[in-house]
Amino acid sequence: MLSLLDVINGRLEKALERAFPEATEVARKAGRPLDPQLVAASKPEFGDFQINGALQFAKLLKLSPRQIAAEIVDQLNKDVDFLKLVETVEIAGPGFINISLSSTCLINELQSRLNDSRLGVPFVNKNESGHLPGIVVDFSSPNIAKEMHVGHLRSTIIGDSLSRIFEFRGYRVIRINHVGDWGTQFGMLITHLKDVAPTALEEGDSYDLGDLVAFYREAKKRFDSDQNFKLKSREEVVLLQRGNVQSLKAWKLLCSKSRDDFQIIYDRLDINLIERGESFYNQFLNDVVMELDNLGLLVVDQGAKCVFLQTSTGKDGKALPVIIQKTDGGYNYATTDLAAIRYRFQEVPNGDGAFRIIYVTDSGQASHFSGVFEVARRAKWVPEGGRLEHVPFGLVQGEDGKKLKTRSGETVRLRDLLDEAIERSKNDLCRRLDSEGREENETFILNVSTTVGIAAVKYADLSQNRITNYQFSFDKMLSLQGNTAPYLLYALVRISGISRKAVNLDISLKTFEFSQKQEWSLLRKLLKFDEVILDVEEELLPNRLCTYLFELSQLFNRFYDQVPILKADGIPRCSRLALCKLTADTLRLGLGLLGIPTLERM
RNA sequence: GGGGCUGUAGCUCAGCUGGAUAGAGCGACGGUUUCCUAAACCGUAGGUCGUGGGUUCGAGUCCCGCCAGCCCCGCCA
Repeated sequence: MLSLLDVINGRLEKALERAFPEATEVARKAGRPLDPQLVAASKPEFGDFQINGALQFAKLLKLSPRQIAAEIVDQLNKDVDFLKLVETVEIAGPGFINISLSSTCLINELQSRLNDSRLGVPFVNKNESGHLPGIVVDFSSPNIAKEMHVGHLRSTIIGDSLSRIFEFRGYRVIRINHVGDWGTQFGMLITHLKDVAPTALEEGDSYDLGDLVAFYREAKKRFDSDQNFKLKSREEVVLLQRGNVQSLKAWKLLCSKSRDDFQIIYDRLDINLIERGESFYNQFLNDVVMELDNLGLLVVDQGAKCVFLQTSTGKDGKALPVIIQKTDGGYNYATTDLAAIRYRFQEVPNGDGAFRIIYVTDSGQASHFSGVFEVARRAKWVPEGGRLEHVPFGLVQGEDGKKLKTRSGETVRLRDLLDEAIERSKNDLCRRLDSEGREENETFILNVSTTVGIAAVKYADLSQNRITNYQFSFDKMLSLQGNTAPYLLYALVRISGISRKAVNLDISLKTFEFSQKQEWSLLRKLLKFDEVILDVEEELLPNRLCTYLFELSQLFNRFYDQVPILKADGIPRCSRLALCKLTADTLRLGLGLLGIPTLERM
C-alpha cells in the first residue's frame, strides 16, 4: 500500500497546513517541515494507519494533543478525495488519529495487485546518466583449496537473498565472489603440487587432483614439519608474484579445481556469483599506495606504510593504523579491499560503476571494514551519494551454544550439512507417507525432500536477525510447526490443492465482497508486501521478509480453516479464490526472493 | 587498557524513523476432524525488556554509568 500511503500522506499534509497555517509555514521556513507521522497502525484494532504527530505538536502549538488531533480530523473530513478512501477517522487515546480504509479502497488495491506481477513493488528509477543504478554485493568468498564449511553458510545465503531483492527491484546487481585466491598459502600448495604431481602442469585442467582438502592438509603438514619444504614454499611465493609461467600454471590449476568444488555447492543452493578473487586487484595495488601517498595520507611507521585513522584510537590513545604496505614491501588484505572499493565505484569501462557496495561477512570483521571504509572516504574513492556498507552477521552455533562442530570436533562441511538436512527431511516425509497410507514415487520423494531440506537450511538462517549469533538446529528448522520453511511451503501446498479442485483461479474480471474478519485481515496483510520489500532493501534485514511471510501464512491458515472456500458460491467464493491466488503469488514471490523454490504438493 | 556486538517468557527469537495494554514459535496444559493436505486451527498459563540513572507528553527502542557473555585491536584474511 505504498502508493496509498503516499496519497494519504499528501492529503494529510494539506490538512495539517489548513489546520495550522502559521506553524506549518514557520516550520517550513526553518527547513524542518512538520511531519504528521503517518505510519501503519501498530495493531489491527487501530485500523490501517495511525497519525502520531498530534502528540508531538502539543508543545509547539500550545494546545492539547487531542485538540490538535481534532483540528486535523476536522480538516480531513472536509477533503472529498481523502474521504473516498477512508471508512473511519477517529481520535483515540492521548491524541492518536486512527484511519481505517474503506472496503472499496481495499478491494481496488486487491484488484490492482491481482493484475500486477510485481505485486505493487515499484521498479527502481534510472540514474542521471540513464542507467540502472549498480549495486555490488560481496558475499560467500571461500578460500581456494579449502572446503566450503558452515562458516560460509550465512554469508552465502544472506548475500544471495539480498541480491535477489535488489535484482527484483531492478538494480544492476554485481554478485561478487571475492575468493581468497592469493597469498602465502599458495607457496606451499604449488610446491607440494610440483612434488606429488609433476605431470599435472602439462595436463592442466584435465589432471585430477582428487580431494583438494586432503591435498591442502598434506601440504600444510609438510610446511609445518619440513624446513626444506618451508624454504622452497617461500621461494615459490616470490616466483608466483613475479609471474613465473610454471607457477602461474600451477596456481590456475588449483583455482580451477577449487572452483569446480565450490560450484557443486552453489548449484545445490541455486546461487549465482561472479568469481573475482583477491588476485584480480593485484594490478591496482601500486596505484592505491601511490594515490594515498599523493593525498598525504600515508605515514611510514616502524617500516610499514600506514594510514592512521581519525575515528578510532588504540591503547595509549594513539590513532590506529591501517597497514597499506608491509615492511617487506608486500601488501595485505586492507590494500586489496581498498583497491576493490576504488574499482567498484569507478565508472564502467574502468570499474563496476556501483553506487552501493555491500559486504556480507561475519561481525568479527567490523573494525577492519570501518577502518578501510574511512580510508576510502578520505581518499575520495567513494562518490557523492555512494554507499559503503558492512552487513555483519553472528556466528553459527550448535544447540549447546558453542561454535558449531561435528561430533569429532571438526568444522562442519557445507555439503555434509546439506546432505543431512535432505536426509532428515526425507525421513520425515517417508514417515508421514507411511502413516497416511500415501503412495508416492521416488522422483516425488527426492524432489520434495531436497526442496524442503535446502529450504529449511536457508530459511532458518534468513529468518533470524543476522546481527545475533544463530543457533543451528535441524529439528527446529525442519519442524512442521512454527516459523519454518515447511510451514510456509505447506500453506502454498494448501492453495495448490484448492486450485486443483477449483475449475480455475482466474478471477481477474470479477467483483469482490468480503464479510468475514479473517478475509479482511488476510487482505490487509497481503497489501503490505511492497512496504516489506522496500524495508529490507534499505535495512538489509531479510528476516523482516521472513516474519512477514510467516504472519501471512498464519493468517491464511486461519482463513482456510475457518472460512469455506470451495463450498461457497457466487461472489464470496470468487472473492475467496482471489485471496488464495494473491496469497499464493505473494508467498511464491517472497520465498523466491529468499532463494527458496516452492512445491505443488508435499 | 581501547573499540564493537549482544542481554526481552522455561527454551529459540521478533519488536520497523521513540508511540496506545511488550509479541511469535517451541515446550506445558486443555479443546477442534461429515469439509479444500489436521504438516492445520482455537484456548489457557508464562515478563521488573541485564541493572541504575537521564532526556521526553511518552523509552524494550535515544544518552550516560555499571554487570555479564562473545568478538576485534600493526605488518594473517
